[in-house]
Amino acid sequence: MTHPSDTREAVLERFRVESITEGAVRAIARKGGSATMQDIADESGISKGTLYLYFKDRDELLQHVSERGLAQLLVKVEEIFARSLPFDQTIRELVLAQLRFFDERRDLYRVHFELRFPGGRDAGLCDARVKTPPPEKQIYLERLTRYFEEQIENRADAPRLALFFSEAFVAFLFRRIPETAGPKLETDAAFLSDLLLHGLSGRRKKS
Amino acid sequence: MTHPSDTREAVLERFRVESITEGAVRAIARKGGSATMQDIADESGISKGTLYLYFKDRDELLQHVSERGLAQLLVKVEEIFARSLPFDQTIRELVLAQLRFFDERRDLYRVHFELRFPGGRDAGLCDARVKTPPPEKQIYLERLTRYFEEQIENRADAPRLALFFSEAFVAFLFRRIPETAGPKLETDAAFLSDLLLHGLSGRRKKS
DNA sequence: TTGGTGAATGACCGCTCGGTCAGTAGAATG
DNA sequence: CATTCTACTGACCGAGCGGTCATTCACCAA
Repeated sequence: MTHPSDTREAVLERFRVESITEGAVRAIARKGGSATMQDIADESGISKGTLYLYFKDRDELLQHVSERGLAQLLVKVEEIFARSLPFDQTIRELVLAQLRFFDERRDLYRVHFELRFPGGRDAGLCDARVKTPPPEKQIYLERLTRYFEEQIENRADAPRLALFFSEAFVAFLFRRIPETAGPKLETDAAFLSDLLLHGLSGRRKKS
Repeated sequence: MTHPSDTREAVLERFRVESITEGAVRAIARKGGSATMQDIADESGISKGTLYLYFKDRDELLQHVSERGLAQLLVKVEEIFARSLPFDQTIRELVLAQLRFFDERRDLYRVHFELRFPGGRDAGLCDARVKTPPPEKQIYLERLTRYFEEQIENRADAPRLALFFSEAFVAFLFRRIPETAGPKLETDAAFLSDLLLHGLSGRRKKS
């Protein structure tokens, strides 16, 4: 009852933070990574100034949005692992989940992407671009790595595999944007899963 | 002798365009995709106004830079095809070439990337983001597609394969940035080639 | 030496955007 | 009802950007 996070103010605060975050997601979905603080305020139904009552600056807000998204993905991945399917099936499910997740929020990922490699006004000096990866992303990568370590012969390859797995599809997804009537997501997922599992060699011409 | 491209003015113009382009590449390498017109001017050793004598606006300049880069990559790829190596070897060479190419000019690719998915001030409306891909990129993709059509059983997969091939490594490369003492590029290339050629299945634990 | 030409310049403009803060409205209190 | 308190507002500010254009200046022919 007296727990600090149960006070009236804390509850209201969390509600506000949450609704701003959702507004930001919508704004980004509309305008892409260049969504303005004003855009986010409009979409959240509050005024720009209020944003700064709950977030120090634009960077902190976007960081929050990005991490929240990754946390959601992590949940889905954890569900898949919990099912203890055979390896091949697990990979297929992971690919599908990841593809679907990013497909639903391409623009969100764009933000995520831009946060890591600023290139924006905050890029500053040449090597100031080196940022520590956001903690949520770190956790996500570690989870994937752990699975691969269990399943793959050479443990040393696991981190690289996890990395490839978590990042490689993104560019592919971006490509889906212009194609209004592109291939179905499930088709792409099956294609990628096959490619990942069995490689190109099996697809050579018989000739 | 009287060929239009041989006149004194034309030669000078081409020289200027070339030196501006190189300046832009350097500026982008320093500041990332957010390099200012002033940055580019400084790096080119000329004044900002002069840029507009040779390029209509910022977009046209960056377009030029991007296309020039892709043209260079296309040359390298063409060289590999010309060697008529066996399939596996060709793939390995392609992966290595592409990885090396983008590794040397990550920031350049960043521009390329941002041009396709503006997200910047020019993003405008929600669906204004749909841009026709730059012609050079189109040519590059078509060339890859052609090769896969020749080599792969199912011709219909070729375009998707080309797409994956041309885009998937990029995210992977970006990840190399923070790791100052990361794995050698050749190691990554070998890893990716193996993964692409033979897939994950062969890497399962024997258990 | 001088006058003419056009390439190059950089101060300037309009505009956008992140961030601030004096002011307001409306609930809570007595 | 008067007073206090505070979450909220939006007009405002300064910085930084892309793009322009009157001016300057290097060069060359006469």
